[in-house]
Amino acid sequence: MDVDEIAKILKELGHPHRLRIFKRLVKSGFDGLPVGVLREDLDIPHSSMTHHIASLVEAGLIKQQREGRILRCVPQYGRLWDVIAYLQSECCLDERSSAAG
Amino acid sequence: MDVDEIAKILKELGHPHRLRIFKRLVKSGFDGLPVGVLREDLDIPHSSMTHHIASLVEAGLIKQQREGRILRCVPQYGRLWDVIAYLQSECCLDERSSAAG
DNA sequence: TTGATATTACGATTTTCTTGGTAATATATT
DNA sequence: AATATATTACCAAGAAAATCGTAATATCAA
Repeated sequence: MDVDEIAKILKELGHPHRLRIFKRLVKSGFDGLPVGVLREDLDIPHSSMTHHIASLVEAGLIKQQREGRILRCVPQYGRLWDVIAYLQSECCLDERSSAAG
Repeated sequence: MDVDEIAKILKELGHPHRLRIFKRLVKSGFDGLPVGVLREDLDIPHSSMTHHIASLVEAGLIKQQREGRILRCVPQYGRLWDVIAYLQSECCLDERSSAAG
């Protein structure tokens, strides 16, 4: 993944609502949560929530799957791992390696 | 650090210019680089660069120290480590722990 | 089909970000 | 002081993001 793609994901997570949404989903486990539950938990109005969810989907951080009336949001952990891996490899000078060598 | 603080840092890194700036600084080592060098390397106009640098400073991701005419930008690794640690602890379900137990 | 529930689309407003030119400031050199 | 270099301050315009009310759609249950 290139720097622009990473920046995009970081930007998505760089909003309090969206970071809370993602965090909440992750905490809920691999099955994720319905939009409605997120909405109630985090107390964000319908239409705002929709925008935030949509941009998280757009960035590949969550996926949605319909179950009848309910639309379940499922966190895409891999996407976050990619970002963490990038930050660690591209934006960290390992203290140990430079202290030891 | 709380979720809003983390979101703020993520947002700062969530811009291609700023992510490149930070990455470039990290790659350059613990001493950082002068604004002018960053500017030339990344080909960003003076005034835009100033804005981006200022917001990186504001978020604690870099510090600046004057050396005569030159203003050196020094990356604050710890700040990034905090974010990575947060993401790992709050936004990751460890695959191993759930696969193994 | 009626009524309830879950979610999104539309639309409009406000706020925040981004950009970059030009002028100003600070430092060094002579 | 005059000149060159490095960086920021100021300002204004345009672009993008955030907000959220209301209307619409989709699904289910009876």
